[in-house]
Amino acid sequence: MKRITIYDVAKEADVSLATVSRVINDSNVVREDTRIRVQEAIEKLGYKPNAIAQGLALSKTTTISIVMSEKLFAYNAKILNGLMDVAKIYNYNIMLHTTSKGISKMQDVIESIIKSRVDGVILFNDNFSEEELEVLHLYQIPMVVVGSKIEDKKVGNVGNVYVDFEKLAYELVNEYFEKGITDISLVEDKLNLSMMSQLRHGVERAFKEKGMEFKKYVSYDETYRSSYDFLSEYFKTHKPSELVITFRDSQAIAFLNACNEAHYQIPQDTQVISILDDKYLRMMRPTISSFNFPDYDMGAIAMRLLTKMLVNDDEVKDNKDIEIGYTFIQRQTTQPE
Amino acid sequence: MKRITIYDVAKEADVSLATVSRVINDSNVVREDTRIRVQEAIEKLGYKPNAIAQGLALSKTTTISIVMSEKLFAYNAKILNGLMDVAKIYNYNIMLHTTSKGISKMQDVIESIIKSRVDGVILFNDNFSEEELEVLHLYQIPMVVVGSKIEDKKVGNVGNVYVDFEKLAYELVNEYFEKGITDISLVEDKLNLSMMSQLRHGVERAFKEKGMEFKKYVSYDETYRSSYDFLSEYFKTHKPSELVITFRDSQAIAFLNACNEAHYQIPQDTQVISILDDKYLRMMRPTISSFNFPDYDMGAIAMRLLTKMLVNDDEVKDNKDIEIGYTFIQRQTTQPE
DNA sequence: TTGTAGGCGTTATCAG
DNA sequence: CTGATAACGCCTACAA
Repeated sequence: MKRITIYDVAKEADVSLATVSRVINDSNVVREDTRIRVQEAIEKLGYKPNAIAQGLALSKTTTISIVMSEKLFAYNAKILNGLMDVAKIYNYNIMLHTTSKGISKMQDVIESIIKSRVDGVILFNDNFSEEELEVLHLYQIPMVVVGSKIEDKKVGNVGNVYVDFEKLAYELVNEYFEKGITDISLVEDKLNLSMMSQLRHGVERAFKEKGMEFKKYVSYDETYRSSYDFLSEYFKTHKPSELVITFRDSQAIAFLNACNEAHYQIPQDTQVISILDDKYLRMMRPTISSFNFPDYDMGAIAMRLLTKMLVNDDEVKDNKDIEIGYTFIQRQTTQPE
Repeated sequence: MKRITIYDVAKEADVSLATVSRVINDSNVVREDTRIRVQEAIEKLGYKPNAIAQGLALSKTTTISIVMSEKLFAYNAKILNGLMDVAKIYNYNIMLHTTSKGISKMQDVIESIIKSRVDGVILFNDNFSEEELEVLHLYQIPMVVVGSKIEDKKVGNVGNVYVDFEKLAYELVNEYFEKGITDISLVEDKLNLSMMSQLRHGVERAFKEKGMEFKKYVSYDETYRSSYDFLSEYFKTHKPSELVITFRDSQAIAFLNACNEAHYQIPQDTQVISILDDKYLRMMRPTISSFNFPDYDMGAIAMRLLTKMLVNDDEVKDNKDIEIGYTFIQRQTTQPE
């Protein structure tokens, strides 16, 4: 089947291609009967406008790039759902780019984004540097960063939809200070060092204000298996902290299992909080306390912001930083009020 | 910054645009010194070829569409990783399309795929009908279906990289028959009904061959919470089957927790297997038996197959069906040999 | 080895 | 309301 074009339709309907173009684009200056004639020709031939040609003619691709690190795919599924749904509503196509250590560096991704002439970019705040943002900005590509706060915002004109992890950690630690608990550990998650660093800063700030120094930033290998092994060994000679804060479910679970085997009682001997929520936390025994973020909404809001920037940047000029709230979910690994 | 084009580069390097095009595309018929001159002009101006224009000129977009249902995002992360990595190697861009009940129907997705003039499509076998495949085929878009077997392959020229779930279920059930266990339940997973139906057929075939009828196809609401509630209630009046097969981790975990609360011993009173593996199965106590599939490889193989089809379809003409193996992983919820 | 010109499929601007 | 025609940015014979 020969690729059929606007010319074929024009010939079939016995009009010029300009008229066909008009009915495709819902231009209302076309007479009803010729519109129908054209529609029928389109139907008959199975014509579908070539988005590439449209893109070239309009200098607008109606596609948006999403960039995220490959490892975080499973975790960011809901944010992605939010992004996709809103993109769909506004009729944008999505180009997906992943970064991973070995295969694709951020630089290559940026290269292909620029070449693709996408209308805008959504970046997950986990894998790029300010310099890379600047390149995108140089090519005037509207972008919004989703997830956490952009630390050191040099580049203008970039949206940011984020959870303030620094504040979250700060407030959380202070609450425990009030309960008289100061032996607190924060477990590193290597998958998202930018969020980790913000959490760490929050904890440090809280300690500092009380005239103490925060020393228990714990870092070990990223897999569940090795976390578990490490902790099992560790507990032979050490006691767990009074409060252990992890970023992800798997780390909290590793801690739980290791405690169980070492016969530490939760939440009596030690309390655990996973910052990020996940359905598995509810399935564990004991169920694990965490924070609830509106992931899906975060994605939806980010995409909506971007679409607004694309349509009329001035309108959102001063509203490009949107903070997302969160709530603590008390489950069985922490002492209730 | 004005969008700079191939003309700008040509002028800067004092050559014709044809020459610039040649150095961009590594045509080897260009003299070394002019190549260098052009390269420098490209550098200096920060020129990036417009992929849209290239696509139009070549009738080739070097992008591939991936279609999957929104709900399965988190679960298919590894397959997606495999797909993305290989796509990257062959320099294909990825367009991501998701289907979800409310917002985007498969039909719309197909529409936008055709308009985008992508070079090929990867479909997860979970959300389309044969008719929809036919539309794609009508527009001559090469495609490969990944995940499970295409049941009733009417359309030609489509690749299929799959796990044979029918066989898996059949063999699994037969093994338990040999151990004298015939009280077997299969728990439905609504997220992927096509795979469920294949599993079911396998179980039914095994039963039928022994002159029995399979009656315990269990179906309840899809969330963990409701599974758990259902089972807790159920166990007040019923005993669990000797063997319970679930598709996903969360269903197995729900069963585990409900058994625990009803004081049924695993694997003495009842054994559990989750077909799909997931790291959480290892974190549970007891750890849950499952099957191991090379997810990442499946994605990688599927994408490689598609790229081959794009380059030279004849070469792979008779090798478009690729079955992926699996192995059983014995953990604590089943009796060892 | 390099340049010229036609074509890829649409949209938009002008006339009519 | 409709029809030519010039972009849009690049590739590729064909010529030089």
